[in-house]
Amino acid sequence: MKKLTLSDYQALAEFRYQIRQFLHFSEQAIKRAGLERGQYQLMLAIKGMPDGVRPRIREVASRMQIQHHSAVELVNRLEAGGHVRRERAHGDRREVLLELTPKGERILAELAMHHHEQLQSRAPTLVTSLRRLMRAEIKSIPRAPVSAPRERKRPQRAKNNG
Amino acid sequence: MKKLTLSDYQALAEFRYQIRQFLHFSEQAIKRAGLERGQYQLMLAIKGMPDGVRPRIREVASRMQIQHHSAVELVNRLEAGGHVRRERAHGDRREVLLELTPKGERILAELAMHHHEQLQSRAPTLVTSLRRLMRAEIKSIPRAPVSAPRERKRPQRAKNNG
DNA sequence: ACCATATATATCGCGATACGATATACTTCA
DNA sequence: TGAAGTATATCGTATCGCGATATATATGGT
Repeated sequence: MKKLTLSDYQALAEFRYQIRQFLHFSEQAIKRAGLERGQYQLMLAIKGMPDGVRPRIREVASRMQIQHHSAVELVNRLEAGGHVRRERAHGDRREVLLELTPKGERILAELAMHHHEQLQSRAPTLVTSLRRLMRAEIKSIPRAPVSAPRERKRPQRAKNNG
Repeated sequence: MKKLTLSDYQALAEFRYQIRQFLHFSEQAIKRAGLERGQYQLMLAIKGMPDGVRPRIREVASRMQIQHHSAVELVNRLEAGGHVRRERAHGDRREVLLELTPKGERILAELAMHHHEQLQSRAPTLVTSLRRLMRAEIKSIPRAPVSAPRERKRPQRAKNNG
């Protein structure tokens, strides 16, 4: 069994950090739009569904890698917010087809555009992180370009009263 | 304001799908190891902390892009499970330094290795998704046509299942 | 020394998420 | 008609991450 080097751990941590940065931005933008993470993704899954696939609960659940009843709950909240409509399929009346309301379309368009822009700027860094993970062996750490965690002023003065 | 094409939506959805696939795998592996997503990431953040940075609550919170008290709760659960130990700093006694227990080290090593392998195989696909997002097919849009009356809903419905 | 202020960590209650278990509605097949 | 399968829905629960708030320690001004 292989053993990871410290650099491997750092590469993994760095990749997580990149992902979380993106997801963090995403979360903020989504919240500002009055939605939640899962709700945006479900709407995006409806909109970005491959051609010819009907947007049923099961399909979006599969695209989102979640159980169908988790998707049901997301749709409940989305429908309550007026972002998505349910419609019974005519053929198989067990099926529920999903469709974005005009309001949903509008909000998704806005959000998706921000995400697209954000990814355009983040993609190179993400690719770099991935390339580092792809390398079997790593030479050196490129001096973590992670945003400095707000190094606060630290006088480091020896306290002389105790 | 730019407008996304259907292909853009699909590229975004595809990227989300890739990410969720990885996170889904991750979640499963982590659960099998008796941990939760956030707990693994916090352990990884401790282990992969850049050299010279003390693993305080605030540091890992910053690395994870979460509020410090969210990190506190994660540490509570990790400590209860015997994966992480708290230790008061000697210099500044407000600080809590975190360290992995031997059990934590063992579990993290196992998990990180699986993640590393998984990423090695997924990275190329992820890079492809990212490259597709990076292609900015901006049809110039040299300048907004001044006479253009407030972009109406376009009759050519780009509905996914249409 | 005293107190105001800043910092580091912790606690509480909440909504969203996603799950397992289970229920209901509809379809298909025997 | 009934049994089995499929699609969706409901219920209870744990984790996550947050805002609001509390406690402990450190630092600076007077």
